[in-house]
Formats: sequence, structure tokens, C-alpha cells
Amino acid sequence: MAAKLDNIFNNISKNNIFQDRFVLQTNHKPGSIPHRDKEIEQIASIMAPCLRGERISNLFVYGQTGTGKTLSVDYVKNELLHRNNEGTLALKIEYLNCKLRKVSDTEYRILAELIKKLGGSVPATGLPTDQVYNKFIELIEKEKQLIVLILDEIDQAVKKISDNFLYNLTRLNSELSQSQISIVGISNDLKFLDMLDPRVRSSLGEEEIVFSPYNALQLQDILKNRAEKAFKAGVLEDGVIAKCAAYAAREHGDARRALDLLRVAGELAERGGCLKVGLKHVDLANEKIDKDKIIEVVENAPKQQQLVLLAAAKLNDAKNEDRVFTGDVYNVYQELCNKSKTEILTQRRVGDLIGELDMLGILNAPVVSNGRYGRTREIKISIPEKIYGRVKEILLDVLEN
DNA sequence: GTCAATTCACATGAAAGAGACCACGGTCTAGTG
DNA sequence: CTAGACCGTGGTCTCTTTCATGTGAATTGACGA
Repeated sequence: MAAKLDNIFNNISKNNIFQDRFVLQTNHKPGSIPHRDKEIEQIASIMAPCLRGERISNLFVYGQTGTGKTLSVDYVKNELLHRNNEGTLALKIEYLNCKLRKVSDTEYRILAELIKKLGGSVPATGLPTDQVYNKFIELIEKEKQLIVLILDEIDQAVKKISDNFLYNLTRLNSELSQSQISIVGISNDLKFLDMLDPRVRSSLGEEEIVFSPYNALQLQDILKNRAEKAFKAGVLEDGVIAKCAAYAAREHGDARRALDLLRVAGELAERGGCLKVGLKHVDLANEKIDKDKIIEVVENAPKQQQLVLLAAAKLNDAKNEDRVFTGDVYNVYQELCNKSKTEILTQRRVGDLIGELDMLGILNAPVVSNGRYGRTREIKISIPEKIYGRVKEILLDVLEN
């Protein structure tokens, strides 16, 4: 055992692969953003008037995940603030990611978070929402200022709440006498604007910018840039970067994914005590990322959801009938609840849980119509063979206690 | 054989309840002068 | 007399239930060739 540990620690302390691992982490902000010059220029020209103290048009930025939206907007934001560093203008640009756990899901919390960012404070709960609005307005009106709110992953927020939250925000200007607000929305969902109320759409989408996905070559470029700083010279074998880029390009050109791949590949190589990062590490990394995601989700899922998944897994194993439907799962689920002395949820709710598992990609549960025999979901497990065992262990563990 | 009506087994929506959490303001209690 | 403990009220949040409505195609049955 001691020898093994020695081995591990030595490998780490030698650290023969990475130079600066942080560069590959997702929260790292690179100094330059390749292949996004045009978009950055657009954003800058739209936001520039705020340097003259004028209200800027509301802006809407679309694009798939990992296409550099957040990064670009953030970059422009910093440039603007930098140019205004003498503080001649009362200009505030606040960034808020609507998807963060603490923020998520409710109008109240988003407002609370905004207030906090603007220097006020608001209790986590317990206040009527309109009072929070008042506080928000009061805070803004305290002095004459220009405020730009950058709302990242705004689609997530609107999906959970309704869009009249956005309506309220856009309308806020009419209630303000001296200050002014602009909104920059960032969304992954291209169809997002269509879902909105027309009134909101017209006022929010005064300007729109679309970020197209990176292609494989651009991804390679980005990776090369970062890899130079992240890895020691010469540890990357030929084709590693190209392969990472290719994998990521397959997934709608997600740069984040590409960087994750590269980082995990590096870590795997390091852990394996290799001196170089090879193609096989990339393959392993690709697998590992998916696996880890699934296992993490399964582990952290609420108990009821785990039981539903276990029920589905049991039916999947039994396989005397090749098609598994919601009703079947519900029956098995009930048995499991009895066994583990858990409260039994209604079928309505279980249906939703199955839907959530489907969204997470753990189940594949499309709605099918069997004509006379009703309409239901046909449920299949979509967990890779290799970790299916692990997942079931986790689930059976849940059943025990 | 053709076509519309029927029917199944849920999906999907909307509304509302339970229980946890929290802020606020009023009241009570103990300590202080 | 005052600061802090305590309590009731009213608000939010999350998860869930209840009630209501929707749905796609296999099946059925009437109809005509």
C-alpha cells in the first residue's frame, strides 16, 4: 500500500505533463478569444453608447453552449469598464448567470442576487416579491446611473419562471426617473425568442447576435492556444489536439467540451504515469467525461427519482417483454417503495420524474402511441454498459437505507 | 375494402396544498441604573 | 428602562397531489362496391 501511495505522490510531485492546468479549466478566462472578432466588434458597437452615458439597446445573444458567448460579452464588459475607470460615468455592468443553483428558478432570487450585486442586501426568502422589486428600484434610483444587466442562460430562468419576469424588467425603465437599465440576454436556445410574449420579444430583442458553432479547425486553433500554456513543451503527441477538436466538433462545436477533453486526457496520462498524452488518452477522456456525468447525476438525484430509475433498470434486466412502459415502471416502483418504506408518489408525478430522467439522458423515454392500447412512454435505459453495474450498485444502496 | 368513430393508457396542464424556511413587528423577560 | 428572547403572521420555495383536458393510432363497426 505504502509503495502504491509513494507511486501516486511521486507522480504528482513530478508533474511531468502540466505546466499550468488552470488554463484548461472552464472558468479560466483567456486573454484573447480567437475566431470571435466579428461578434465582439458587434457587441462592442452596440454597447459603446454607454460610454457616452446613453442607454444602450437591449441585446440578445444566441448560440450553442461553448461557443464563446459568455466569454465575449464578458470581454466587452471589462473593456468598457476599463475605459470608464476614471469613473466619470456612473456606469454599472452586472453579470448574472441565471442557472446557478443559488439563483435558479425564481424571480425572487434573481432579483435578490441582482440587488446583492448592486450593493444592497436582501434576505434569502420571506419578503413579498413586489417589495423586493421596490427595493431594487430604490437601489437603482439612489443615484443617477446607467445599468446594464447581463443575464446569462436566460432561457433557463424563463423556462422555470414565466416570461413576465422579463416583461417587468424591460418595463422597469418607465418607472425610473433618472437611472436607466439595459438588458443583455444570453441564451443557448435558438428558439427561445419565439417562446416569449411578443411584447417582451420586441423590447428585449432590439439587437440580436448569433454565435455560430466553432468548426473543427477553429477548435484546433483554440486548443493550440491554450495547450501551449497548459502543457509542458512536447508532451502532446501528434493528433491529440485534432482529435479533441474532432470529438467536440461532433457535439455542435462546443469549445468547453474540447477543453475538458484535453484536460482530462492530460490528467489521465499523468495519473497513468505516462510522459506523453496520446490519442488513447483522448478516447479514455471522452468516455470518462460521459461516465462521470452520469454517475454524478445518479448519485445526487433525489431518492424518489433514484427509485424510479431502479424500477426501470429492473424491468430492463428482466426483459421478458422487450418493451417497457410507464405503467410497468410504476408498478415496480411501488414495490420498491414498499420495500424501502418510502412514500409512494402518484403516477402523475412519476411520469414527470421519468421525463426528467429522459432529459438528463439517463433514460430514453419517447412518447409512443400503441393505438388502441393507449399512449405512453416507451422506456429504455441509456447508460453505457461499462458503468451500468456501478449505477445499479448506487441505486441498490439507496434501497437499503 | 374504406372511412369515421371509438377507445385506451397514459401525457400534459393548471391549480392548489403541505411543510420547510425566513423576515418582520410586537410582546415578554431579565438585567441594568 | 432597554436589549435580547420569543412568538405569531405572512410571505416564498419545493415537491407533490388533485382535477381536467389532450392525444395518436389500432380497433371497431357501419357502409358501399
